[in-house]
Amino acid sequence: MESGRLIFNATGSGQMLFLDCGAGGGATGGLFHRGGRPMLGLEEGRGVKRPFFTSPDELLEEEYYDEQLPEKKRRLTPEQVHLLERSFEEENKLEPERKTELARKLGLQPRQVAVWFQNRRARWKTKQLERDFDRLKASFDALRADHDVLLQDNHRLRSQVASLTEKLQEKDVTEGGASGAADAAVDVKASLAAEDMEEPAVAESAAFEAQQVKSEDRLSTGSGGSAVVDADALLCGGQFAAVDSSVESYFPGGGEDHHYHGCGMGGGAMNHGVGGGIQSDDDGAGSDEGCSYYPEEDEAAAAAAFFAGQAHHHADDDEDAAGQMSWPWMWS
DNA sequence: ATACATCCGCTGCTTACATCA
DNA sequence: TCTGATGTAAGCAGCGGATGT
Repeated sequence: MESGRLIFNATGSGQMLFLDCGAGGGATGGLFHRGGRPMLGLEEGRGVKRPFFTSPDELLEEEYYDEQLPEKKRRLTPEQVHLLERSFEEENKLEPERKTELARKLGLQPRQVAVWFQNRRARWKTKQLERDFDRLKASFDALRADHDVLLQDNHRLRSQVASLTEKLQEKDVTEGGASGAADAAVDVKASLAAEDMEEPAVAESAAFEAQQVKSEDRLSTGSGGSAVVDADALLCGGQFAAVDSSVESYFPGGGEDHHYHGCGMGGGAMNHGVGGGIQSDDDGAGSDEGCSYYPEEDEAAAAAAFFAGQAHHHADDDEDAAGQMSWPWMWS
């Protein structure tokens, strides 16, 4: 609560009455919305209009704080924002001493500095989530494309097997006898071996398919299996290594505090459990560009879990829907 | 040592104002 | 000039940690 001002719920519906008891002489009042902004400013009658911002010297006069009235919101000047941004880059947390010092330098109230830092952290977090999402989406798209290629390989190889099997049967009918069949089997094996030599991806494809079958089995059984495809399956072929593990990310993990490297967000743990909390290490410098909010060690798993949800969603029509992947907001 | 109350700062959400296309 | 979108300052509730009793 700001000093010298009493605010109370006057209507019971979120509107608040304020009564300014400042030293400037004479209480003033007004009607607030829930948000605290004045709806009916009665202070106009005072006849004295002060600028919302003033010089640091003026702010050092303690009584000035008390005289502050709920004026219209004013934007911070570019210079003030610049200094606040620089300070934020150095350290995104605000110790009381630093807050006071910044307020003095900027000609703001300490409360304004604190609010600016709170809002700035929230903006940073939002941007970080957007960046993380874009990055994960790109990784997923790449993985999906690789998957499609493997499916095509799989289809091609299946048709080859069918063709060779047909040949084998023809040969068996034509020549008759066990020895002929054995020779034909050798031919098929040789053909497949030659194919393997040409395209090493075949073995990989087979492994992928096996994994896929495993996953689908588990998805279809319900009991005992995870509701999502496990990370191993998604990580097949090291695809998710493509999720740049060198970049920070925002996924909260397991309720633990995590570090967010290289974000220019100096140390100091958030003491709030909700939303994970921002914590940084000491090597941070510069802007928060390219940084993420979730810890390296959790990122691949988080990405896997996130997109596994989609894999699960599409497990039934996986092949038919190849190339038509949708996103969670499309599932409804 | 433990329980409780209080203070303080934080996050998340929200609102109203400022600005711009 | 009006309007809708967007960004921002600041309010509130609720939570958790620190501190005093």
